[in-house]
Amino acid sequence: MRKPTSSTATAEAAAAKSTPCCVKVGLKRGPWTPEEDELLANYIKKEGEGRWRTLPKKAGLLRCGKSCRLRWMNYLRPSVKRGQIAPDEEDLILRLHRLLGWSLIAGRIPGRTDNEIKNYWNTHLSKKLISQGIDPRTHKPLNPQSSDQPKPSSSKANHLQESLKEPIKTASSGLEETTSGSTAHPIISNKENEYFQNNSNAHLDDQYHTDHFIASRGYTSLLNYDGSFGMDLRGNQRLVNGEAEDINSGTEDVLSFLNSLINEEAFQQHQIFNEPNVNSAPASSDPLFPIAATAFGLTTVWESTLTPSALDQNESK
DNA sequence: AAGCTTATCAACCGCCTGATT
DNA sequence: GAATCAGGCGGTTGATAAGCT
Repeated sequence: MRKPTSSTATAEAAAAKSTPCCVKVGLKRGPWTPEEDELLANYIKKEGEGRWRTLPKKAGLLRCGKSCRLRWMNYLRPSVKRGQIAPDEEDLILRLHRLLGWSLIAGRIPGRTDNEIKNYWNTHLSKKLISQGIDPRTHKPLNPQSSDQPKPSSSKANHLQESLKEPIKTASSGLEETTSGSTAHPIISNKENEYFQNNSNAHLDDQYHTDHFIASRGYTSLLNYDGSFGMDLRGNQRLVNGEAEDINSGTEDVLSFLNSLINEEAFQQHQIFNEPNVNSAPASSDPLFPIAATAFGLTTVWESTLTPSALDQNESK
């Protein structure tokens, strides 16, 4: 437990280290008051987000910029959605947890903040997984010997376990299922659509194209998996041995890759590669997610919230 | 009713990267 | 190229509400 600190003591300690922001003695800390919220919200309404360091002074707040940003991002932003996490959202969090950082997961669940996802994971989902005998960090059984044990009686618990164990379909079958007749994908290019449509098995035979497709769209670190999370928004790579491997070295198929998102052994066998000039893609234009989401069977969330048309609708609300 | 335990989540921290000067 | 700024991340804490004895 963190020992209780007074604001001045903390501020002095921080000042000694001379980190920018939050170093001024006399800045307020702790819970925000409605008055402070109003000051911040009004200022951002007028002046817009950004310039967090100078914002508190201009807005008349005795807070550091970081604190203002956090309050805005996690609480005051109009797009922030409050309330119960829906089953679809929970499902998505569970599946993306192995793959992405909190902010990227949050970016795929409209209205949810990284902090909220993180809290929900720590307080609900990790416990559920543990109660299911699944290691929340690795998504592997905590006790492999117990895998033959009868399944829990709760239907929700069953859903959870099945959700994690369910084999992943091929990307193409996922697309068919999702777009009700049309396999055209709304985000990936026509050429890519054509590739997936006309070569339903081609990508299974050609790891290079699969990897290259993913890499070219900023997914290097999906394949730099180190046992925890794949990457963060900045595209940080967490290489297992601190080294990237040749993009051409992969030999497995895409199905194996997608399955490996859930299956630890398969994932670890997957070749790591890297390519220059490949950076993280913005969450909103993430090309792999819809493929993965549909392959995972997460069509409801995808169709209702993340397609361009749904996003347009949400925007206009 | 009082005291204790547990759960929840807002807020903070240290650190990092990319952009700018 | 170095220094600084701005923004963002994951991990963690602590206040408090809710539940239990």
